[in-house]
Formats: sequence, structure tokens, C-alpha cells
Amino acid sequence: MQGGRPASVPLLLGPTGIGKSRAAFEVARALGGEIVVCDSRQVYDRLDIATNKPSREEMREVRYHLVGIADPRTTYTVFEFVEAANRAIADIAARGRLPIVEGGSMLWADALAEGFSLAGVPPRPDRRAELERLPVAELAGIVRRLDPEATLDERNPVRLVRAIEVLEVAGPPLARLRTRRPPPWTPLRIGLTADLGVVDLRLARRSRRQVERGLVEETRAALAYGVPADAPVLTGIGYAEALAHIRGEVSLEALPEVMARSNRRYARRQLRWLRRNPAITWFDATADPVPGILDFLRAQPI
RNA sequence: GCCGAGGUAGCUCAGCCUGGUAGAGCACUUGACUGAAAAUCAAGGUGUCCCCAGUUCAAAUCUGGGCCUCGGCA
Repeated sequence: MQGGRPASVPLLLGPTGIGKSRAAFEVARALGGEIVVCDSRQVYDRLDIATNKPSREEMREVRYHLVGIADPRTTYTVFEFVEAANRAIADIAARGRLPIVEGGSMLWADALAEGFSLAGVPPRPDRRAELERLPVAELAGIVRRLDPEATLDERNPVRLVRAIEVLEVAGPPLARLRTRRPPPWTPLRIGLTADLGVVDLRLARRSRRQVERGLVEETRAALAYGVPADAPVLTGIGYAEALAHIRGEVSLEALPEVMARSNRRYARRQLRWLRRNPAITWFDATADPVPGILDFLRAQPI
């Protein structure tokens, strides 16, 4: 890598609770790297506990990018992430360091590594709010009228609203707007996995610790700061459950288990997403995966 | 001990009156996913219907007995 053009960039991916953040930290320290976090909740400022941000110590030793950079009252989109991540990667490489992408937001990782066009139409919140009030069947009708060829889940309101939002601005067909332009570097996709029993145990422990560390207080503080209860960051695992507790629907004693359950479901969904990607090189994280990852990376043309 | 309520899917419960061998939500498994993605949506499996006996062509459902749980009164 030289002159701001990295030859290849490691992407450390895996389910929540597998320990990928720590692994990325160790890899960065060993190889003189900086970490670009690919995480749709860690981008927000102020909410630290349940987003599993790196610790103060880790951030002192290794330089992190895209952590806590967005106002939690707003929505930070995958498009903004791809732009910012590409800038960060170029910047890191220009300084002669190794960029390492790490995270669990799978759409974000694919959008970055495969260069999704994302239709080229930004969200229109006002229109979105109008459309959200319509029944699903009506939304599906609008999409069919705008683009009879459109292939999408006609029962998913979020998909339909987005399709209408795009088609009204860019025109049909929808398929033309979804293209890929790969980045100017080769993605080295590293997947972390482990026996699900091991993952579940780590998630249970982590959920308990998050409540002990003041998750409920942090959630209350966010509300007081003006973060809407339906803001993306508060729909994240941990905060959604903490809000349920604040509303009186979940006891404090039950909170860690409710959080752990959401985490287990999410971890499985992430694993399912990754499994079908044949470009991933897998490492087992039951024991420390870092030595194996370093061997793998040292054999690559970075 | 008496009175009342109840025992149906891993959990919370509907069905029982008016018999035709079972259903919802959540959980679980699987799938979709191009500017909300920790979001959103979809498909699927799941059962000694507490036990025993009786009535009946047929019982989760009706009848009798038993066991257990939760309230209230003692």
C-alpha cells in the first residue's frame, strides 16, 4: 500500500458477542493498523454501553474511525457510512497504515466491499411519513403502478416505502438503479464463528454486565437529551429492552435475559447472512483467533 | 379444613357453554434484504389438551373420582 491506495483491506466480520472488536484491536496493534468500525449503532454519540463501543483504553492505543460520530437524534444511513468509510480507508492508507474494517452490520459491510449504488436517491422523510400511514396493499399497488417490473417483498412496508421514494424521483425500472461498483481495493473477508453455546454464554454475561454498568441510566439520559424513543440508536438491542423496562413492561431482574434473547436471535441472523458468502475465510473464536488471522493476513499481498 | 379460580405448544393464553381427537402471540428453525439493516418482512415444525374411570359411533370439551397450583376464609 502506498499513496493512499491500499491493495487490500481486511474486513473482520462476525456475530455479536463473538469478540471481533477485541480481535480487531489485537490485529491492528500487531500490524500497525487503524480500525474502521462498520456498525450501525456505534456510529452514534452518547450511547456507549449497549452499542459495545471500544473501551477508552483500546481507543487510546489504536486509532478508531466512525465511532460516535453521529448525533443520536438523527439517522445515519448506509450511504453515509460507505462514503465515510472509503474516506477513512484512503486517509489511513495515505499515512502508511493498514486500514482494518471491523463490525457486524452486514448490509453496511456488503455495501462497502461490493460497492452498492444504493439507488442514488436520498431518503425523503416527509414523503416517507406520508407513505407510512398507508396500508401495505396500497403501497404495493403504488409500486406496481410506478414499476410493473419491480421485484421486491410486497408485504414489507419498509421495502415498499423505500421503493416508492426512489421510483418517484428516479423513475423505473428499479432494477437499473441497483448496481455495483467495487472499491479500488481487494476485500479480505474474515469471518469469526464459534459453537452457538459459547456465543450464547458470552451474550448472557455481556447483557448482565451492561445492565450493571448503567444501561438504564444511559437510556434515560438519552431520552432527556432529546433522542426520540424511535430513533435508530434506541431501536438497537439493549436500548429497546431498556425502554420497555422504563415503560414498566420488563422488570430490572428480567432485563438481562430479555436482552440476551434478542442478542441470540441477532447473532444467528448475522451468521446466516455471512454463511452464504463464499468469499469469507473463517476462524473459530472459541479460543483466541488472532494468531490464525495474523498468519492469514501475513500471507496476503497487503 | 372450607369456599372460589385454574391445570391445553418452551412461555402467556384462547377453545370447553352448543362433543367430530387443537389454535394465537412470543420463543425456536429457515428465508428475503442496494440510502431505516441491532431495522423490517415472510415461511415452517412444535403438543401424554394433569391423571384414572364412565357416558358416547366419537371426549380438550359432558359426568364421577383423584392429584397439583393460585387466591380468600379459617
